This record gives sequence, structure tokens and C-alpha cells, in this order.
Amino acid sequence: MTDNERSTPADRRSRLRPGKNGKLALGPLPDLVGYNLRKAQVALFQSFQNAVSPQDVTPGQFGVLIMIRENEGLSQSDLGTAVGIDRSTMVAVIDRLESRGLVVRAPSPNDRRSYALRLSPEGQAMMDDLIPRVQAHDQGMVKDLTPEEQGQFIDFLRRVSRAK
Amino acid sequence: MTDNERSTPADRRSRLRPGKNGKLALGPLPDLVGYNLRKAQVALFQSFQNAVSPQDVTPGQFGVLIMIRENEGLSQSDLGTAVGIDRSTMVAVIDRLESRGLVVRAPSPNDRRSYALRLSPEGQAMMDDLIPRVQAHDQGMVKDLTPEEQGQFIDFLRRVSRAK
DNA sequence: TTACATTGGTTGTGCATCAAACAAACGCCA
DNA sequence: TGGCGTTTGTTTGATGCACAACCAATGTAA
Repeated sequence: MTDNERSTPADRRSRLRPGKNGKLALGPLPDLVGYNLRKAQVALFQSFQNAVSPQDVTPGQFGVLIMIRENEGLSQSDLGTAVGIDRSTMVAVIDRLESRGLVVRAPSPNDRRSYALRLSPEGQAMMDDLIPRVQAHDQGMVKDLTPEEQGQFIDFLRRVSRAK
Repeated sequence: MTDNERSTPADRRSRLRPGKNGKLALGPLPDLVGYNLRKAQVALFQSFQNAVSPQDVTPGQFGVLIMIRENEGLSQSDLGTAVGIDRSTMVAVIDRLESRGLVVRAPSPNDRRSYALRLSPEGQAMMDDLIPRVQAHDQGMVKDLTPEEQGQFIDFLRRVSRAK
């Protein structure tokens, strides 16, 4: 069963090592929505990295920065709720953005426990540069879909997100 | 600019804290395919966890286990290439599956550097149980889509994955 | 006002990911 | 047969994310 009865080196690489030929069996995976969703997300993530370089921002960080930009003064917890990540996770996220000089943790005027987050001038400048590039990249991701299909696609994604 | 000119506690929570009302501005995010893709993926991930409990397998681990099941004896590197994760990442992934008794690292008969991975009997039994449940869960994710829409959706996802 | 519940941020743990560097093993070729 | 480049698995260090436990600040109700 372990396909190891041949001898020549060529055979070992070409026929007995299916991985080298990209001929691995995938079983039920290709028919699963989840598998294809995951693959699309991975592809998007990687090309996103490429599109925003040399800024080195992840899609998640981009979302966080957008939310801070659009809602100045919000707290880490509210931000986490909005973008769907845990508030304890948010600590390290903001740590990194703050250490890069993009985000400022100002004391909240109403609540001494929380911070009022805002973009630094550098963060604002970076986002002004980044947003159009991210939008262009996003268009590139669906360039093989007609405008009508693009609308359907986003609609499907939203309906799947809601389907718990 | 920092919306902190009001006074009453009620105001602070109800009007000055948009997060509490779910009324945070989202800026350009909702129109980005990537944002919606990401959200759908998060939703799927969480409901997947729920659907396979108490087995405690992530979508990524499920993919790895399927590939091992369908391609007995493949190496960690080939497996990583197939599922799109780095071979250094694969070390810890297999470590965990092996420590749970699901996967066996057998010595490769041709190559003393590599392992021939296969499922243990426990791993096979678990997958026999898990695969139908994952397929049912997958159907549940798209239950709000008509069969035709489901086909379109998977088609769109594949085209997006290919669009580098 | 005091006691209890809730909230905000932090720390610690664990998982998943990649890049870089390395030793052992392998393959090719002179 | 030997040497050299390549491949495999590993380790280390970094980022990213989740959850539980914790403490301090805040809110609320008796």
C-alpha cells in the first residue's frame, strides 16, 4: 500500500512521489464550501501583503486602523468588538501599531480604565496612502468576475457570515 | 474632535460611545471583497469548531488529516506544499496530531530524512466519524443559498483563489 | 454608602503561521 | 568515489489570534 516497490531514482521522484507532480488526492475537500473559502482567504491574504508592501500591514491591522480612523477615541474593547477580535488580543495588536508610531493610546477623558485610541499623524498619512491601494488590490482580486458577479459574490459572503 | 464635551453618565454611554450601540462607522470596509471574505471565514471557522466538537479539530487540521488519509505515506514537506503551509509549520502541526494519537510518523523506506505519514487506527476511526459531520456542517453554512447559488459561490471562490 | 456585578486592560498559555539558519541525508556529476 | 548543491525535518524568533484568569476602575442596587 505504500507504493515503495520501485527502484530507479527517476521513478521515485516522478511516479512514486505524487506531491512533486501536484497529483495528490484531495478527497472530499474540493466540494466543501469551507475549503474553498479558506483557500480564497489565504490567497487574498498573501496578495494583500504584496499589494501593501513595503508598508507591511495585515488585513486585520488594516481593519483596525480603518476603525480607529473612522471612530476616533474609541476604546480597545469597543474596537475589538467591532472587528471581532478579543480585547486581550487587542492589547498586542495595539502594542505593535503603537510601537510603529501609527496609533496613539491617549487617556480616556471619561473612564480612567480605558484608552481613547487615535491615529498619529504618521498613521493618518499612511492610511491616506494605503486606502486607495487596498481598494485597487481588492478590485484586482475579483477582476475575473463581471460587475454583476462581484455583487452576487459579496451578497453570498454576507449571507454566509450571517448563517450561524 | 475627541467628542468629550458632554457630562452626564448616560450620555457618555449612549451617545458618546457608539460601540455600545453597534453604530461604529466602518468606512470603506463593507464594500471590500476582502473584508467580507474575512468575515465569512471567521464565521465558518467558529461554527466549524462547534460542529465537530467534542473532537476539537480545526479546519486546517481537518485538511491535513484528509490529505494524509487520501495519500498514505506522504512526507511532511509534500503535505505542507499540498495544503499550503510551510514545512516548518508542519512540524508542530504533526507533533500535535501525533501526540493525540491520530497520526503516525513512520520512517520512509526510501529516504532516511523524511517520514511516511499515515493515520493511526484511531485517526481513521475519527475521520470516518468526522467527514460526514463536516459535510453536513458545510451544507448548513450555505443553507440560505439555493443550490444554483451554492454552485456559483464555489465557482466564484475558486476564481478568486486563482486570481493572483 | 457599602456590597456586588460589570467592564477595561493586562498577563499567560496555546495554536497557527512564516523566515532564516542548520545538520543529516540525498542526488548529480565529474 | 568524492564533492557540491538540494531537500527534509528541525529549531528559533517573530507575528497574529483566541481564551482564561486576574486586577483595578466603574457602575448599580440595597
